[in-house]
Amino acid sequence: MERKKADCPALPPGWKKEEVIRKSGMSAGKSDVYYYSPTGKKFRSKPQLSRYLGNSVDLGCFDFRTGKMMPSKMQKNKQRLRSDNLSLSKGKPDLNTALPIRQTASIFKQPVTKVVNHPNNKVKTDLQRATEQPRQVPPSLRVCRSSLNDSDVSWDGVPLTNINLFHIRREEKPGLIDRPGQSLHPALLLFLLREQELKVHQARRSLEEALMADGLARAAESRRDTQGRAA
Amino acid sequence: MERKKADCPALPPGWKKEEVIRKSGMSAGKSDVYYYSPTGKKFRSKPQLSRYLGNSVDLGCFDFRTGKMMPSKMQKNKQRLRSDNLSLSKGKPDLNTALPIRQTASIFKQPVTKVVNHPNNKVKTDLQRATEQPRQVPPSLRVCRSSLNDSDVSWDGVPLTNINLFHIRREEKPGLIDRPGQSLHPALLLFLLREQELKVHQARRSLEEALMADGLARAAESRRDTQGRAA
DNA sequence: CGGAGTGAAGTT
DNA sequence: AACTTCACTCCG
Repeated sequence: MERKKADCPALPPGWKKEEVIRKSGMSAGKSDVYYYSPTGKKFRSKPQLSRYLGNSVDLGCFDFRTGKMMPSKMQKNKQRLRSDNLSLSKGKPDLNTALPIRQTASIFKQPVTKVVNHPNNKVKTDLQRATEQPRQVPPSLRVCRSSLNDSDVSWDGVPLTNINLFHIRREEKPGLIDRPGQSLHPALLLFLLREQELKVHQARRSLEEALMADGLARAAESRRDTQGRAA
Repeated sequence: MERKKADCPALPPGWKKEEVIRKSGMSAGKSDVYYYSPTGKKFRSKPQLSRYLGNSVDLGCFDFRTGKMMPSKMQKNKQRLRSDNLSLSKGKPDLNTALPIRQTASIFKQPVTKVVNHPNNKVKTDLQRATEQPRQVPPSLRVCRSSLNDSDVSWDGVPLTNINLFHIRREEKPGLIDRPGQSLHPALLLFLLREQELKVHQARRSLEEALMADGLARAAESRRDTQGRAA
């Protein structure tokens, strides 16, 4: 709800608090809280703040999100990070002799590039480079791309959006061949699918909010909604 | 301490299991178990996994922590008791999204009717009639209905489909008023949203299947799999 | 803004 | 009390 820096009474004079609402993505609607020291230094978390203030201020009861002291909120003493005798304490012996190795192996490079889009307009993309590589696209992996419209994603120079992933057919195991089928890169499919999921996710949260606002929470329930209950 | 992803025989091919030891905090030494679908999606609990796999796999006897089937562990149907408490007491409305459950039926009376659809045909866009109905629709609950086209859903005799739920706006708390806004029944929104979720769900599974068939599951992983281990 | 890592409420 | 599930923090 907050959008600008405000004084924070729980902290020494001169400290400001700011709350920024996230606008998109899975966490749309959630917010981030920041603090600013009198000199303008920005703090993004309680540990960071605590580190800076040192012993001069006890943040034990300080609630970072609200910016207020919460007497109820006692600090729990954390176990120190001991990676030493953990495996000994109980349970199974540690057979795993893990020697870290680096297997920088992304099988495909980065065939898909997300292009930040203005809320409502088209963006030019160049995925070509990523895709130039000789076809690694399995011929059997196909998808119907019917609704091709606005573009904020492109592949191989071709704008691709609103590709109707939902027309993917699961008929034959060996592959997805859709009539007007067109071969697409697996990574692209994943990307588009993820976008859809995001949208659904957001829609769901919007709906929740709306129902709450209208006091219709109960209306949404699929159960016996009338079980006489006296106040 | 296990730290690497391993195949999980109890699940369909391509699924991986990972166990991660907590290294700090109060719960240091405890471990978390994660599963990864063939496309790389991460699962953090049995309910989440179950929701995703739907009816295709019976997780009744599946022990999430060990990753094995435990015959002894008879399934005690504890299907969603939690949502009851939550929605009634204080939380958000229960837009219960669980897939395995067939609850397409009567959220309200029967405001929504599913109709088998032709893959592609157009429908005349007149929602008005549906909207003139005696108002149970809260004036604040609105949604932009832009892309109204093919119809495989009807409401009160009026074909409704592809209503763009995703244009729901979350700007003001009091309600969702979209410019070209048109009031819709909450139950309808819920229904449509659920359909979208289902489609995404199906699409993802199709994709997984296809990728597996092509032996490209790993190629699909977009995350930095830069960390590995020695043998 | 994402997501691994942790806290803590809810379950058994 | 211990475990499971999920929300949240914190930092890249």
